[in-house]
Amino acid sequence: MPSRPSRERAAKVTLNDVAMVAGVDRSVVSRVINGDPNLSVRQETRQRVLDAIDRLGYRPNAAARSLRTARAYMFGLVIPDFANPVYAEIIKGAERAAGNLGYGLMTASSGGVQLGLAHHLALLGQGRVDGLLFAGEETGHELEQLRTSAVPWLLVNRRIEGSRRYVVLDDERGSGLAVEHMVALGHRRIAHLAGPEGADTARRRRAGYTAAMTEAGLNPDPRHVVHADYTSDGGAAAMTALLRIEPRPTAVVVANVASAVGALHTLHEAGLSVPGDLSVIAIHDMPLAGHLVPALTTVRMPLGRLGERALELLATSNLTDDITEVVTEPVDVVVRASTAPPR
Amino acid sequence: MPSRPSRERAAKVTLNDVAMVAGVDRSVVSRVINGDPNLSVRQETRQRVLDAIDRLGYRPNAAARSLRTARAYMFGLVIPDFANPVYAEIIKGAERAAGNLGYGLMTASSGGVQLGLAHHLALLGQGRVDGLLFAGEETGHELEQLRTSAVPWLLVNRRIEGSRRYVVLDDERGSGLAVEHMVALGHRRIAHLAGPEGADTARRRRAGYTAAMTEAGLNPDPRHVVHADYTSDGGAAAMTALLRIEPRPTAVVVANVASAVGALHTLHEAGLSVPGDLSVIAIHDMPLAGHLVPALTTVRMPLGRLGERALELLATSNLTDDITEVVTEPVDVVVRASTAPPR
DNA sequence: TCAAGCAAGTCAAACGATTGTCTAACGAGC
DNA sequence: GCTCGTTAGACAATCGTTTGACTTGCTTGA
Repeated sequence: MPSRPSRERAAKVTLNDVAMVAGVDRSVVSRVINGDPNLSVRQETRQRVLDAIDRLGYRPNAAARSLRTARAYMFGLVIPDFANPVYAEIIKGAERAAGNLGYGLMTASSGGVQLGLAHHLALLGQGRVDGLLFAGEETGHELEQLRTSAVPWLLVNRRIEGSRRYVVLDDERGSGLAVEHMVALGHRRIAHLAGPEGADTARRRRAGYTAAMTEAGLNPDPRHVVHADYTSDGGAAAMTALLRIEPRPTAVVVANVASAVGALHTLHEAGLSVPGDLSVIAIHDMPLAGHLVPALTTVRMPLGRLGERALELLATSNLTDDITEVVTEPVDVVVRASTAPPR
Repeated sequence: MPSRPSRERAAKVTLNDVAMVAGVDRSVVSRVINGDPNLSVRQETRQRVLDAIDRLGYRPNAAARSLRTARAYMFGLVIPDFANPVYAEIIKGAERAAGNLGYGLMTASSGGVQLGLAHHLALLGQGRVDGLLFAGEETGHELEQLRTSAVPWLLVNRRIEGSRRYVVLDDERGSGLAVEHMVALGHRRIAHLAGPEGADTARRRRAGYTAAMTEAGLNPDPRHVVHADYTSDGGAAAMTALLRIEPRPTAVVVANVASAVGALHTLHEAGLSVPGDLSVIAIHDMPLAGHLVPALTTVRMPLGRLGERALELLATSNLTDDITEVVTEPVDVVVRASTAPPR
C-alpha cells in the first residue's frame, strides 16, 4: 500500500535524500521528476522514487536548478505604482501569458522605494529571472544600464528615445476615437485633459487628439489642451483650469480614468452637470468607470492583451532582436452616461 | 586614471572572469564585493578589482549566490487580485519594509491564473525566496501544503482556522468607529453592507458593527446586514436589496470602498441623495474616496503599516514561531461629504 | 639571528540539481 | 557457448559563489 501518511519535517530535503530513501542514484530521481525521455526505469522503481518524494515532502531547490540550467522559469515586471489600476490589467495579462508558457511572473514597483532601476537590476541580477518587462517611468539614462545587462528586457506601454525594444498600444487611435465620438454627438469645442508632458503615452494620446480634431475640420484651440499627471488630484486641478477658459469647451477627452475621476469631482463641486454642461470621455476602460457618478464613457484599450503580448515577445526574443510592436487589437468606445449632445 | 570607458558585452561575465582580468583569485573579488572584514587587501589591488568589475559589467549571479548562502534576499507576496486597491497599499508597505532590510519583494497574484497555491509553491519552491506572505484567499485545505514547506510564511490581513501565523488589522475597531460616527450624527437605523460571508475580514467587521450597535443601545435589525463580495457590482446589488427594506435605514456602513462605489452609484440611479437621504461610510481610505461624488467619508486603516509589519515579522521569525499580531496603529474617521445628520 | 606576527592573498570544498557518458546484467540469436 | 543489443540505472563533471583554512613573504622585537 502506498504510504499516504503525513509528510515529514519542514527541514531541507534534497535530491540526495530522496535518492537514498528510494535506493537509487540522484540522477534517476532528477530524471523521473523532469520526465527525461532518455531515462528507462522499471515501473516499480519509479514508484519507489515518487513515494520517497511524497513522503519526504521534497521540493526542488530553485536556485540550484537555475544555476545548473541557466533558466529560472520566471519573468519579472517592474511598474511604477501598484495603486494605478491601469497596471493591474497589464499585470494580469502578463501573468496569464507567463502561466501559459509554464513560467511564473513576479512584479515589483519602482516608485515606492526610491532606489531606482539600479536597485532592481542588482536584485534581479542574473539567474533570478529570464527576462524583465518595464512598464515604468525609467529615464533614458537609467535604461542605459540595461544595455550592459545580460537579461532580456522590454519596455511596455512606452517608448523611449533610442530604444528599439518596446510594445505599446495604439494610443493615437484611442484618443482619436474619443474625439470622433464627441464629434458625432455634435460637439465642436472639444478639450483635451492630457497626461504629463514628458510621458510617451501622453504625447501619443495628444497627437491622436490633434489629428482627429484636424480630420474633423476643427481647429483645436491651444488653450483647450491642459496637462495633468494621470492622478485624480491632477485631473481635478486641470479641470479647474479648463473651466476658466472662455468660451468654455462643451466636451473633454481625458487621458486616463484617474484624472477623469478628479475631473468629475471638480465639475460636481462647480455645480456643473455631466453630461448636461460638459461631456466627459476617458481613455482606458475599467470596472470602476461604470460605477462612477455619472457612469463614465470610456475608450476601451486592450491593456490585458498588451501585457500578454509583451510577455510572449520577451519569452521568445533574443536579447539583440529589435521589438517594436503596436498592439492594435480591439479599441472601442464604451458609451455610458457621461457623454451626450451639447445643449 | 580609472577606466571610465564603455562597459563591454552583455555576455555572461563571472567572478572568474573578473578575477583573471584583475589578476587575483576569485575569492578576493568575492570578498571585495561583499565587504568581508576578514579580507586584507592593498588599496591598489582593490581598485584593480573594482575596475575589472566595472569594465566587464559584472553582475553577480543570484542563483549561485542563493545556492551557496541559502539566502535569496527576496521575499514573495501572493495576493488575490491586482485590481483591488486595498492590496496596493499592503504591497507598498511590504516593499518599503523589504527595502529597508536590504531585501527585494516580488508580488504575484493567485486569482488570475487558476493554478492555486500548489503552483506558487512549486514556482517559488525553495531557494527562490526567503519567505512568503499570503494576503490571499487560500482555503485551509490549501494552507495544509504550507506546513510541509521549508520556507517561512505568514498570512496577512486574514486568519484561518488552526493557523497560528497571521497579522491582521483591527477590523472590529474600524467598523466600530464607523458606527460611532453615525451614532454621533444622530442615526439610529444604521445598516451594514458587509463583505462575503466566508471572509475573515468580513466576519470581523461585522462583529465590530454588531458590538458597536449594541454598545450604543441600538438593537440592529438583522435585515439591515446584507452581504456583498467586496466588488462594485456586489455593492450595487446589495444596496438595491437594502433599499427595499422598510423602514429604510438612514445610514450604512460599507465594508470596503469598492462596494461603496457601487452603492453610491445605485443610490444615484435610484434618485436618492447622499447624505440627504442616506449617509454612507466605508472601511479603508484611499485617494479615490476623496474624489467620488459625493466625496466618501471613510475609516482610514493602516494598510501600509500592515504590509510593513507583516514583512518585518516574516523576516525575523522562525518557521516554527507563532505569530498572531493585530496592527492597531492609527484607525480614524476621515470625514468627507457622504455623511450628515439624518433628516 | 631567529621566531613570531601580520599583511595579502590563495586553495579548495561546498551548495543542490542536471545531463552526457558509462557499465552491469540479462536475454536473444546463431 | 559466445556475441550483441537492450534495459536499467550509476558516475561524475558542471553551473557561479562563498568561506574556512592555509600559504608566502616581510617586518619587528628580543
